[in-house]
Amino acid sequence: MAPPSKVRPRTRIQREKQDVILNAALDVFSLHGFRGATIDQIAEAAGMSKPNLLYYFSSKEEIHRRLLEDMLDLWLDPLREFDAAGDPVSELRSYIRRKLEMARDFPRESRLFANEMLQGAPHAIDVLAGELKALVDDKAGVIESWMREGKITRTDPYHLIFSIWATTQHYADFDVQVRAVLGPARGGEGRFEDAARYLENLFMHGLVPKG
Amino acid sequence: MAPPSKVRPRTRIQREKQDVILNAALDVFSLHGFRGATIDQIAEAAGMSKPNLLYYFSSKEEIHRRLLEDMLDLWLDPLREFDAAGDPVSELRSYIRRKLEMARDFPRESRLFANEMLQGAPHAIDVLAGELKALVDDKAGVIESWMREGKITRTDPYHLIFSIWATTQHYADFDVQVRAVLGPARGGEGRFEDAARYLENLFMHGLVPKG
DNA sequence: GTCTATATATTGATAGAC
DNA sequence: GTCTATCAATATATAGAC
Repeated sequence: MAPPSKVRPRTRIQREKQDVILNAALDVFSLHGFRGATIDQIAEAAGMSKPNLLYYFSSKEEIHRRLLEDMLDLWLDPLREFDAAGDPVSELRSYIRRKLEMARDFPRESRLFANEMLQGAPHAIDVLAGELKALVDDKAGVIESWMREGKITRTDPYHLIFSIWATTQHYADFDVQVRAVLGPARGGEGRFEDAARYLENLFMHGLVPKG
Repeated sequence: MAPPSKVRPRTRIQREKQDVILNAALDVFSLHGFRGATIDQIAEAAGMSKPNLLYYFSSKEEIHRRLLEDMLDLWLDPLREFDAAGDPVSELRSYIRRKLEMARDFPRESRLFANEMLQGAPHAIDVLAGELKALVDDKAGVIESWMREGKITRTDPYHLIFSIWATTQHYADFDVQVRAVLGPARGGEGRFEDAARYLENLFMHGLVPKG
């Protein structure tokens, strides 16, 4: 049988094995970064031997590249859903909520992204300067048109978007710090609802016309 | 002469050499993380051989621990300066400005901290749950008393502080993304002034009573 | 498809000459 | 104090039996 490594999986079994590996790799890469992660760790987390893992993926870098691609696609979804035809305030509110839900439900993906950014985005710089910039330019234009129409208060749409990214992703990337500071009393699962309430309030105060 | 490694530097020369090493190490650690950094890279950046570097520091970990200690101390300074006796709005405004200046002037320290957080703060968890939590509890108490006195609008002081951290540090940690999205036109040095204007506006809108 | 054994390269750290 | 040479430990990836 032809080796599936470096090739698209053809059977259900092959696909499932690759998913197990990718899931284990996401655990390890998101916690230790690319260099800090070892194939041994990933293989153990995936419940298989190192050579067996390398039967499904030809190299450590291939696994990482695959994870990064999948993650970038997932990461841009909330911004893509941002609807120019919708109500400005509720669109922005929904965007903030979706981004915070992403931080809650996909913290590993968030950390993988953060790791890539901290290193200067060696693998993702093209996506940032290409697809992401185009998408943000588009949505920033939408926000600006809302401001011109007086539907929301004037502000900088780019830094507004940056601030939404920063505040929401903070709850995934700096989770240890958040929980350490909040302590056992407020650092439990409820912290995301508290954050949602706070952030909605923070951003809406500055956007809803007439205070 | 007694080996200075593992010991406090006694001469001016020794101190200067250690500073050169620490500066080079900060470059490398902040960009590649602990595991991703190599002593070879640090030695080359410091302009000396690997064994020579290890004459001044006994191990890679010792250098990293030293950098982390110095950084944590620097990082808490703006929060320590936060003055309970000052005017609430101008104190918060100053805090935001100082934190953003830190991101601008010490981006490597910010990234070193972010790297540590992403990995679950293996070396800093005690500081987070101890000194940092105590400091934040104290300042959150100050903010709460201002709210009780009606000097600023009611909100969650902890998530307010998290949001200030997140938004300001974003400009250091995600600098590649910020510049890629803003493009050459707005991604130059002026981006920090734009961010300062935006963030001041964002946080003040929700805090100044009567909108 | 999965395993053991291993080749090859990198890296943290030390030995010892000068 | 600084260097060259090198040890020992890891880690990526492959060979080849089953």
